[in-house]
Amino acid sequence: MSSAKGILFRYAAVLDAIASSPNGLSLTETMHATGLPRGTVHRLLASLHDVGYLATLDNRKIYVLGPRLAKLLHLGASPKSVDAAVKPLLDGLVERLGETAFVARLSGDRVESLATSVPNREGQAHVHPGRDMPIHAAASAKAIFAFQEPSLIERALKRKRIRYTDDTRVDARQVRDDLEAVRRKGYAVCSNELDPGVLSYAVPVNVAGAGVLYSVGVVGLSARLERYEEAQLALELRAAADSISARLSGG
Amino acid sequence: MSSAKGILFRYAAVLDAIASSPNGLSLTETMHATGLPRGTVHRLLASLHDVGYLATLDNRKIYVLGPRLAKLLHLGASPKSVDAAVKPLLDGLVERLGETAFVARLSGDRVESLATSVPNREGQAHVHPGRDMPIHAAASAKAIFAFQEPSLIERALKRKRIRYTDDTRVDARQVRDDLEAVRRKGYAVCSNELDPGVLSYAVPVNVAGAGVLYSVGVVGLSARLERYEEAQLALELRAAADSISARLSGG
DNA sequence: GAAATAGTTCCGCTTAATGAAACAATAATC
DNA sequence: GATTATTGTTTCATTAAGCGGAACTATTTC
Repeated sequence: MSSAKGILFRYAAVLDAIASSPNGLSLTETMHATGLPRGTVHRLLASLHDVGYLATLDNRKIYVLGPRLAKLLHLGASPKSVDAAVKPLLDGLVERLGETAFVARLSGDRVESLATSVPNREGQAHVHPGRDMPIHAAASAKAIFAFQEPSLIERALKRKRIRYTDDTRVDARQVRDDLEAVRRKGYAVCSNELDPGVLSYAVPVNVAGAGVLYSVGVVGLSARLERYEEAQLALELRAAADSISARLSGG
Repeated sequence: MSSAKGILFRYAAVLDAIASSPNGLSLTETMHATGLPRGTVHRLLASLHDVGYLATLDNRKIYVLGPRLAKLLHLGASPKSVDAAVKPLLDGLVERLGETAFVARLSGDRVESLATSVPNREGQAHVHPGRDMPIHAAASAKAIFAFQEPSLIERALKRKRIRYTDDTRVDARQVRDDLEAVRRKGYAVCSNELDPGVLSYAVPVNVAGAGVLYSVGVVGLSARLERYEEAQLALELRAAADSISARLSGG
């Protein structure tokens, strides 16, 4: 109504109108909801659609909130809330596998551990929440980076890569190969690359239309984790990932 | 980079940059992240802050995603994902109270039931997910509307109000009085107003900086639900509401 | 307290938003 | 299936607003 300041207020008004109508709005409905003239609404909707803040339902002219907004909020969400949302699932994994389970999230051009669940027999976790997971030596990071834009991967590769153990693969080409392998297999493995004697698996978590923003995995002493078949672990983790995806998106 | 289309692309770029930096960005950091000139970034940040899409951390000049974005997503989120997030909590309530528990959400100028959990001895729920909860005869709706802008309340009151039972209060003034009572007490009660012989309680759920968007409550046959003290139920529900709030926001 | 860095304001230039109106495409009605 | 009503798209002269370099102020650093 009182459209005094900038264009953003109009965009925001349109987004508000559409957000509060779960079934979407047509151009004319948006027009009535906002009180803006026809031509204007048409242009605003088109722009919002172009940047991905709106999507069209089916292929009709009905507009709903777009995937890019969801992505914004996932990336911006506080670790606490994500932790709360995935904790029960991680606990389930721990119970079934008897190993530490974790969820990591993409954060700019880094990946950080967000939540972990530790078997109670164990004193210390190998993955503390908040820890920065390096692209070249952490399954959690590989599972995420493998499905990012090449430009983002390259930005991540710009950073110094520490040789944590003798098995750490620091060469950029090797890392790119690893990511390719992850894409092919659908999950990532890190053996003795970050912490000595530690093995870890991770699978990507796809969020609605926003792509891969999280990963979920397990980590533990190689000697113990090796008792599982890779395929079996991958299956377990994939199920967990789907569940997380459903919980965080709107499956 | 390739800023060809409209201003929205720039706004979106700024939001992206800030979203992917969980600790927020200063003006100059945003400048570097987006490649935009100083004066421009200053203006963009100011506009985004004005509409509520950005907030300043503490009172420094560090920008993070603002509450209005969260509100957008909560209103736009699919019922499914919310259902998944609150289901365990509702189950807990059902277990403790032995009565049907539900969560409702504001949706435009209506309130709709989103998720329910039913005690297994019971065949049918009184509140089916998706059901439209009328402002004048449902505790779930009153708990939410009581804390909305007056203009929204008036819009909701524009709609026809059906007299479901002899106890249904259809007069607009009565409804406004009811809402005032809810604000005072902090919870809403509906006795025999929507479904005959049915009693229900609901408390508002506050989301981060976005206000009251949900309510959580219980519903059951008056004869049975009356065994509880109002104060006790209110306490139980309040605890549940706080828990939901924490789960959905980032408390 | 000097120097460097970060944030704000100014202002002429330019571009893009504006919205009424004409036009096109659907949907509704007879 | 022809007519009417409704909804979506395009156009265009007018106008407002975004633009960003540069000057300026506040803050931090040394």
